[in-house]
Amino acid sequence: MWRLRETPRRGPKPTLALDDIVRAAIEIADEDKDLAAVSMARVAERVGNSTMALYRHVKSKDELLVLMSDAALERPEPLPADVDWRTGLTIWAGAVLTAVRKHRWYAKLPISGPPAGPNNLAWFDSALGALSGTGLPEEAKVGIVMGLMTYVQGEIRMGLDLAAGFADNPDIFRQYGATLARVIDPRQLPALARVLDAGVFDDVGNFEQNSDQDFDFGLQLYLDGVAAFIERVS
Amino acid sequence: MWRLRETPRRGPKPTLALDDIVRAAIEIADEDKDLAAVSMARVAERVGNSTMALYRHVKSKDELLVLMSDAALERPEPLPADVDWRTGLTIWAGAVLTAVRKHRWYAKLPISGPPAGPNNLAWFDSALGALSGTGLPEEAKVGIVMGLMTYVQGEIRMGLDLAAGFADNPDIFRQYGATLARVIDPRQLPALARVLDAGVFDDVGNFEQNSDQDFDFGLQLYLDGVAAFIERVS
DNA sequence: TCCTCACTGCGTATCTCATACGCTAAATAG
DNA sequence: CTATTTAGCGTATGAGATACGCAGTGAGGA
Repeated sequence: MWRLRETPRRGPKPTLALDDIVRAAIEIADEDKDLAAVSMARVAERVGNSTMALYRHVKSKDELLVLMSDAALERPEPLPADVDWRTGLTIWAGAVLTAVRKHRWYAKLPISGPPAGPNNLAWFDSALGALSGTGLPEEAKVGIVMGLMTYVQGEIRMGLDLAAGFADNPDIFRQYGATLARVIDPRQLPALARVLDAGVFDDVGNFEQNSDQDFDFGLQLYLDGVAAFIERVS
Repeated sequence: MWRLRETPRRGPKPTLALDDIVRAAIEIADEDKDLAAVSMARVAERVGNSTMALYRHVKSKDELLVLMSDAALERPEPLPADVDWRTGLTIWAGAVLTAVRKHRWYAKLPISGPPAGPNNLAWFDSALGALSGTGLPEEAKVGIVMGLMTYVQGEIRMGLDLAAGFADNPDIFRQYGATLARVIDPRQLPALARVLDAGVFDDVGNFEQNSDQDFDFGLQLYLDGVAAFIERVS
């Protein structure tokens, strides 16, 4: 991942590069829109080598998945320099979603550890940079950005997968409200029954749009909190 | 999931109940602390039936996983009736984490769709109930709770998995800051370099505690935003 | 110049899994 | 009493990850 491998002196030149493997794996997942389509055999076929040759570059399939998770995020666009922190973070959050939405399988990746790949760290840096004008202590910046990442990560996991589900079978979502109404006992779940009565789930037709609106609503609430925090501290 | 099956008249009595299957699967995952340990064969063995017998009760392993994801969340404790919305939601979020932490594999589950199982809905209702005294329109309550769920979901995905990784190999985390410092170019990632300089990542020793603090910090920011919103609307 | 050995690619084999198919036996409706 | 529905299961298949060891390569050292 960090290309730390000291150049080996002896032996045949590798005909295969790690980057090619990872790229091939990503292409397969993209084409099939399915992480399960990525098998070692298929990746090997795509790069034109045997299955076992891959294991000279990757310890296991899990390691390949980790590499994919970093490589799938391209480098972030630099944020415009002249915007305030709030605009910056809003743009940032949108950019993350845009980047991840190019790879629907992203949400299905098992999580590995703290943000560690070069691309992940670049995004981390980008978000921190948006806060550089605030004069907050570094620790507070990290806390704010971690919270934001947590929220975005949740959206990736829930929203992205829901969108995939919706694309597969929109009817289930259209009937969501009606189905719930049939199943729910208003005495046991009164608050939810009230929501259903108010018809909040009746219009789930334009799903993507709704999802984006919900995301933005929550995001702005969070940023309101951040604004109040900055006010309080300074 | 909803026990909608109309009682069948003919045929031998089932010796096996869906609940037992799901419970067995959860126990296996708990004992091995590993979702991958759940194989159809192993579940079958545990309930004392053959592998294929399970398929009379679940259509596929994926369906079993969905059932596990609902069953693993027990019913929420009812929130104390006399607390304000903010305390209620704080308790709620902590309770979700506590419930999920009993099953570390939870974060690894593939996501299936909108909250649909009975237990999931009960949690949904519980959070909505915390907002019932605010007089907000139902739609706003849903938006607020969805945002909160998104944040909590993100914490489950990131925090829970990190905690598992930390338990496996604390040293990697202890060296996190030092490792980053070695790998990062301050000219390319200046904001991150500044954070490292400030030593924010130097003391990751007490990981669980840190993680909880970060979660709470972000949560309170979000709730500050909600408070401002309620103020603005009423 | 030639030998050595670290290193790459790969063929084969093994082991684990999910699951399709079809048979048998149970129990109830008519 | 018989037809029909349904539960459990044995067998088989096919996919997939990966351990193991062989064979060829080519730079460093003699």
